[in-house]
Amino acid sequence: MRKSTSAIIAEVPLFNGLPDDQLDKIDSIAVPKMVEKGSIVFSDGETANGFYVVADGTVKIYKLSMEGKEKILHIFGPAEPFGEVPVFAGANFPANAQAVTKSRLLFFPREAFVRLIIDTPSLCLNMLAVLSLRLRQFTDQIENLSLKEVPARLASYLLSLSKEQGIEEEVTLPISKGQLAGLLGTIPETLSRIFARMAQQELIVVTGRRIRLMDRDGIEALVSNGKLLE
Amino acid sequence: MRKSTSAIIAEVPLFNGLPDDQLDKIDSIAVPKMVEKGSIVFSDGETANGFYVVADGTVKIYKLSMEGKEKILHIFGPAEPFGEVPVFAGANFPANAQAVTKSRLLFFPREAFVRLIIDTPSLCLNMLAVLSLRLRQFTDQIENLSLKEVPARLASYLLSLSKEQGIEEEVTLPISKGQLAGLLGTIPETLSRIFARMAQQELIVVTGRRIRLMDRDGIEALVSNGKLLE
DNA sequence: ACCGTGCCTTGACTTAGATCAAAAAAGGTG
DNA sequence: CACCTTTTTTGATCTAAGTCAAGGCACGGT
Repeated sequence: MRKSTSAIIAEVPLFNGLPDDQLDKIDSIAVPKMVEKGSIVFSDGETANGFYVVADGTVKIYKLSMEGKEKILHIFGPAEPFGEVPVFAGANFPANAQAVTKSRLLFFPREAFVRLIIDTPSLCLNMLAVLSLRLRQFTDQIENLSLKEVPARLASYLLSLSKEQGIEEEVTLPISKGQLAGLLGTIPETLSRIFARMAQQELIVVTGRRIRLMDRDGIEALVSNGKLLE
Repeated sequence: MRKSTSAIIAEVPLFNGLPDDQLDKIDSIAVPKMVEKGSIVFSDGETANGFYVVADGTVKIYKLSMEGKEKILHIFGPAEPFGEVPVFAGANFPANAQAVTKSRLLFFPREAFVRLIIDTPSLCLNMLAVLSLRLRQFTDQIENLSLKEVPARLASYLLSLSKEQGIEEEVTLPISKGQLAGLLGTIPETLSRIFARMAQQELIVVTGRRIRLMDRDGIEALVSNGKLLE
């Protein structure tokens, strides 16, 4: 049974703590939109006139190099907003967005949303919190990309997944390994080799998208010292 | 002649368009702070109870690797705010801040500032714009780090400097070449070699911190196709 | 002018990871 | 279940950039 628009809105952290009448207003400006797997939600540089919230499904935000290599910036799932940057600064999207699976989105037109924010201080603070959190994540990504090598990035990703999924011993990749390579700033071949090496060192056991964390301490050590034996 | 606190506040883009009485309130919560060259303003992970605005001088925001390598995230000059993230999400600073030169800062205590934001919608929108702009810059940095190689990053930095300084033919590096290496996500040796190659290809002429842009089209081509001949 | 300390450059070498090519698994569909 | 597509793995090779080690340069202080 599919949730109603208003039921989804009530679950979005961005709208947490708002009085019911404000939630109703938000509901009234939301425009539902279904997108098929693989369809482009928006493209880098395109003029934006609003932002989105994922109701169902998964959306990836990414940049493309000249040669077509893909760097994934975010993977967003239910209740997560995306594409908010051009609502507040600049007029165009800073990256591409594509549906990873068939998804239901809510679109919030810029003008109406800004009006709403202006007379809802707590919505404004929520939005500031969302953007601040993103900045934190980006700070980590930049740190990982320029200060750590791929094994450490993968290890740190696995640990964050395990935290997020609330399971100590095993995690399930939410995306394909090819996509994961793009998220970690590398390519599938390299990622595959590193999975193999981590398995050989008995840090993990890989079964498709299931990763069993055999040696949590070892994985943590890998995050900090970065060295993975051959 | 040194500007007064209130004169500085009036020039900060974050406070643009605010009525005078609001500017006075901002002035009243600002705490001036002098820092010597090289002194640490805050450290990664430290609990934050407010953010800063540069009044005079230059401050760098950076991350350190285990081995001591430094990745600079931002270089901030007069009228630019920094350290705002923990005001709105999380409790601690996500990176380090150090004065590059002797600097005068204004400190804004979190609680008082949040109160101010709550009843000043346009201040809130300004802050949203600041954070959104940062996200845009970080998006570019991530793109550069994972999708482009060092020559393209340097070329794109030089072009952005020329735009910022409003001079077509020549730019002046605002930081040492060693620091620039940290900003571009590389090391001084590599940066030095690439400067040499760009000079040899007659794209630029380097004289200390002065870089003369001899072949703007060539530099732009380097940004997009990334290839720099030996 | 001299000398040091920090900054920058150059050279020889090593290495992580990308590229190219192809085989092997895994999945979905009729 | 056989077929076709997509994903993943493996192997061989290449290259951008990091490391290590010296020199050279330049600026500020005595």
